[in-house]
Amino acid sequence: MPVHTTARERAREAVIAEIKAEAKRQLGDAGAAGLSLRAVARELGMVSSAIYRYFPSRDELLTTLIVDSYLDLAGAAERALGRAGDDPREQWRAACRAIRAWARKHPHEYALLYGSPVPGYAAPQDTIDPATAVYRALLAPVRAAGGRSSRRRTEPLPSSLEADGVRVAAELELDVDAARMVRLLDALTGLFGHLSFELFGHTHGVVEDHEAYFDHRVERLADDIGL
Amino acid sequence: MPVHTTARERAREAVIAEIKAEAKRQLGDAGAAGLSLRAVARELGMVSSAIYRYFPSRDELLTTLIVDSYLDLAGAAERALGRAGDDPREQWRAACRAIRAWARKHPHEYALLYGSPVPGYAAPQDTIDPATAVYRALLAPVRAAGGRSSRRRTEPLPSSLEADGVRVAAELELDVDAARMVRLLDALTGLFGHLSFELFGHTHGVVEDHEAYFDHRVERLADDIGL
DNA sequence: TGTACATCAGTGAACGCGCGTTCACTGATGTAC
DNA sequence: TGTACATCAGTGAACGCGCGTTCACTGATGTAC
Repeated sequence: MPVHTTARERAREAVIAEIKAEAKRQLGDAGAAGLSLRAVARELGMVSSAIYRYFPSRDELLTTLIVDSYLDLAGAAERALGRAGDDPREQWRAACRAIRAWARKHPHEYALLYGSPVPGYAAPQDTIDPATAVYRALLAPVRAAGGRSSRRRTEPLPSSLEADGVRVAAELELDVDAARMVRLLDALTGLFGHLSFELFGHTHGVVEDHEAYFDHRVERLADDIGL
Repeated sequence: MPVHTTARERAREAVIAEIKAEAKRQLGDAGAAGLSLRAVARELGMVSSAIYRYFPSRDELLTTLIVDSYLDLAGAAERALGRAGDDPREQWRAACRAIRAWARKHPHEYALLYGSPVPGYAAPQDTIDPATAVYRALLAPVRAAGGRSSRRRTEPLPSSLEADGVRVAAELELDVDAARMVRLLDALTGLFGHLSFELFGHTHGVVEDHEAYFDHRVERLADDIGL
């Protein structure tokens, strides 16, 4: 049982990386539903069956791409947070802008994560933690703000929603009450809704200056979540 | 040039309706990207080439489905408005709930309209008006509210965003200033972002009572747009 | 250090299936006289 | 009312292409003695 890295292992890692990179590139050609192992192999100069040495099936490759993309996105947000200093609101801005920058740079991966579900593909449990990592990064400024964040009047919630809010806050280790947690969720769906509209072309011909609109929205969302 | 409806014409309309219905049904099998004329024909007991008597290409069929679905959705919202009485806030609730009900009843059509763009398919101009009809219906309560709607303090906007807001308000024939128009757009992306998260499974395991959360969100959005 | 053996990446053919679109055709429906 | 002709829905074969996955195989790399 060797602990060192053999040439074969390094070659294997390199090929896996090539397959993932080419597959991501091809997401733009036919979308996630049309992702083709044969096309990936062809482009890499391999025979199609060779892919099976690296991924047992097309669905496994898709899962890997999804997990990879979530982690990449979460990483981009985290790095932005790290550069943003101590002000929670400034951190929020930085995380939001990093997410938009990533989405615009990788629109097909964004669609893979936040667009239509792939028909016939059921995302396995393994994708949940990476997906949550993105939310954790986005909400880190709230954790950083702690007691400093402004406490607004708290509207009463229906009991089922109150329960949901309490549970989610606990899962994300956020010291907020249910009403505030629900507002945080609102901000997340608002942010991704905004980005999806921009990236999927629904604001085409409606908004000209997408950047200005996004920045404005980020401020409004910061207000909403009391940063 | 006959003005009456011949049996042949009626049969033609019926077959077109069958093709559309079957195609919508099949959106769930393989998604919009995988929509197959052959599969539709097969299911209808026709030979695949027969479809070409009705639609000149797969893309034309897709466009028809998109236009149809937008109009169906806008119609659902409009009917809900008609039943909702005079109170603008009540109208807003009714329109939002009608949109959610439609989306949950037709998740694959929802994904077609608001999910990932179909690779290789460019939506033609014909889809713009039907898409706008949905926004018009949703914002009708704002038009109905007119001067009665609460005027909040108006934050200053960057000039490019100000211009966008003014133009969109004019296009939608809404008597609101740019800042308010931007808030209305925020509400739209918030609403559809919320629905996309629910329908695409991102709140799975996060929110239990989706209906309670949606209703709560609709009230918050109504507050945001001053209804 | 050298050799036998195990591991594993990659090959190439095959299975059984799918697709959009074109084209010459048959036969029924509709129109004009 | 009857007949000739035009229109058009639907057929069936074909073109040229794609796909995921399996399997027996070759040959290079790595391991254990």
